[in-house]
Amino acid sequence: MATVSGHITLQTVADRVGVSRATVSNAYNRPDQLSSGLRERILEAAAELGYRGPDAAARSLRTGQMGTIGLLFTEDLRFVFTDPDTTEFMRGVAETSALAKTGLTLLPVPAGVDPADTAVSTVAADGHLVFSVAEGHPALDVLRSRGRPIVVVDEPDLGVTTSFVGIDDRCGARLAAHHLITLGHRRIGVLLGRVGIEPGPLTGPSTEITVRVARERLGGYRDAMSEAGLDPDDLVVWTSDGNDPDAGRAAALSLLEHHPELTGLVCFSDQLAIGAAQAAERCNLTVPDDLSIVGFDDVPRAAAWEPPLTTIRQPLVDKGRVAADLLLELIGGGQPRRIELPIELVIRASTAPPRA
Amino acid sequence: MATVSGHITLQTVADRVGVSRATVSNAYNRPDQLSSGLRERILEAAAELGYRGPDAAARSLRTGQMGTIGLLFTEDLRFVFTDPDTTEFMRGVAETSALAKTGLTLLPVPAGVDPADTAVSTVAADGHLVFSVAEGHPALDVLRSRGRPIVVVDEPDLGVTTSFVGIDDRCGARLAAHHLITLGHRRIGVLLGRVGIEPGPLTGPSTEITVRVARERLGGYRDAMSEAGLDPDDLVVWTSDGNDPDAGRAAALSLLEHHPELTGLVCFSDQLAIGAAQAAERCNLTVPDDLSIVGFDDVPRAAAWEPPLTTIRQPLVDKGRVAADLLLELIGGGQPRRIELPIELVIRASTAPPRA
DNA sequence: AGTGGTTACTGTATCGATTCAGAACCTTCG
DNA sequence: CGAAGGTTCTGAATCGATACAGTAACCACT
Repeated sequence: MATVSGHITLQTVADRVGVSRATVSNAYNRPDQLSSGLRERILEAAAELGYRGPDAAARSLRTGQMGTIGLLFTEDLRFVFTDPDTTEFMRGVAETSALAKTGLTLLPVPAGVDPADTAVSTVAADGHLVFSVAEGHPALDVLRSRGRPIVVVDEPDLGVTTSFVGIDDRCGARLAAHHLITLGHRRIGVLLGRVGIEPGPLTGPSTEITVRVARERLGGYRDAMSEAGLDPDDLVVWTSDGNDPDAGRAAALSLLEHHPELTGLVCFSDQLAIGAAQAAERCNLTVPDDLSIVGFDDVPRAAAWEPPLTTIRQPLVDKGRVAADLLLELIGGGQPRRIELPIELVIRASTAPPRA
Repeated sequence: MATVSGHITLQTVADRVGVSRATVSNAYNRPDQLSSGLRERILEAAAELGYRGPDAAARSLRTGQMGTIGLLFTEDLRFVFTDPDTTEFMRGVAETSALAKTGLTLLPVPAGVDPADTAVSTVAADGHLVFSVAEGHPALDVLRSRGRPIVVVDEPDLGVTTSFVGIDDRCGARLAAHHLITLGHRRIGVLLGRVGIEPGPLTGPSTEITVRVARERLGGYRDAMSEAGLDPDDLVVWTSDGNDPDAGRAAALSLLEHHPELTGLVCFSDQLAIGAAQAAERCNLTVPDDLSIVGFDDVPRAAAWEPPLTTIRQPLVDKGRVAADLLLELIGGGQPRRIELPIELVIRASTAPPRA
């Protein structure tokens, strides 16, 4: 009544070998707890019986460990695997999680879908990574209610109960604008990504922007103007409908059409900068002679672009690694912490002094 | 002795409200099994007590459902999130799995790492997707030993116990080569991806290739030659070190240098074709006048490339959707099946008759 | 009043493993 | 020879929820 059919469990194997269930468990999880001879006999019997190893769910229940970390995305799925910023980040996360022998569960919450109807609310994970989710997104509440450790990347600010990894976005933006100003540019445009409001010219106050990173960066661009004794309100701010080059090109086209006087453009990302470069070409503007462009991120494509993009480098792969490390730390019982990664202005060929 | 500290479980809530544990469970999982008044009272009490909802591990143990599907990758992590073929496929998988409310767990097995030291051997999943894994990879044995449903994408052939989705690679390749031959090309090169052997000219017999898809496609290219009354051995076959444009460019450079007589090139993927186009430019060859290039896949970039790439379209997103559907079917107790997706020759501007 | 049919809830067996305090046995040493 | 110390293995409690058969109450209808 044990070597019977159906499900083969630890007990089945134990009965077959004539040892206790605990010993079989040890054979799998603590080889040092039994003689190697017995261990071999057990493993052999298990193989004969077709035992598939300890059941994952039962183990999780008993140990309280799922062996998996969740990754919350609210962007359209299309971007998760398309956006180079995201994929770079993912690489870092995947590397670390592979090293730690944990699985990595994707938790996409498409726009307009109730997070409660999503894997977010049910999936088993030891902790979660929140990647660049806009403030106040409903999935955040669902996630927090699950009571597991959380690490936030970039945004939103979830307070001291969660760990955080990001960069000094304001400083990065300031560096970018400062670079243009130093080159002599005075008529500067700003191309932001999706910020939670209508794409096009930004008319209202910047506090309307629900994306913290965008708010910070805009603040940084303005800081640079003020510091140079210029009026921050002279910045022409346009927002795009996404973070891909196509959206960037569309927004930049509209921007350049309305403001042909601009000689410099700071962009929210390299993706948008590439789109802007395409738009410039379409307008018969040469980069950098007619228009200087600064990106953000320093994705691989930035260096490969023609002309190579001046940009603000942020360590995206490291961001992923650090985020995963922070989460593993929390899962292990550590305290939440905040980490700010270094950034750097990388000067390439897409910027030059304005034409005299 | 129930409303006590520590862990709050179904029982805690049940005691507080004065109902049985089963009723609380129903409040969460079968709202139709109790009056809405009671249900509300239960949910309220749960909120008060800070109950986080049914424990995922316990539920999994009881129901036997993990609510998650695993995705096995053996490619370098770098490619998982970078290669457009892969990301397109992932989009399809993610869409379907989101619809089915299942999580999606990535199981990367980096080269040189013992799969047994990986999440593959422990993670809880209802079934697994195997994406383009080379035949005989050790992770496959680990995965099979777990005894859960498996769906194989593209390769390897794991027999009738698993479902399979792929395309007729041989036919696709034949179409590509046939197109060039019809245009009048006679000196044709083949640029394969990583095939398990040294990059560079392929000298040995094609049976040395451990990647089934590459073997099939090479067979298809040769078929087209034979059918046209040409000698398949006239094909100049080169292999590259990866599936990115850079690897393609390097391989194509070497190929064109050794074989300047070529007028047409069929490539294993659009990624490689793009690399080959760059190589052609470097060699001062105009595409398609000096060199016709055919890709494979029809990723978005193929149409956007200058000149737009002639290629063999395969429905990558659908592949992901179908793979996930097949897996859900197996998990639901269905029988394994094989599905072959349609392919199509897409003629664009990268091919033309050879210069007279 | 009796019958049959719903609705609303309860009791309990069960999922499959891990863990830890000890039992049993074997060495070793004073 | 007996105590101390090490190994090797066992027994039983436990993790938290679900599912199913069953009870109780209530309603409607002849």
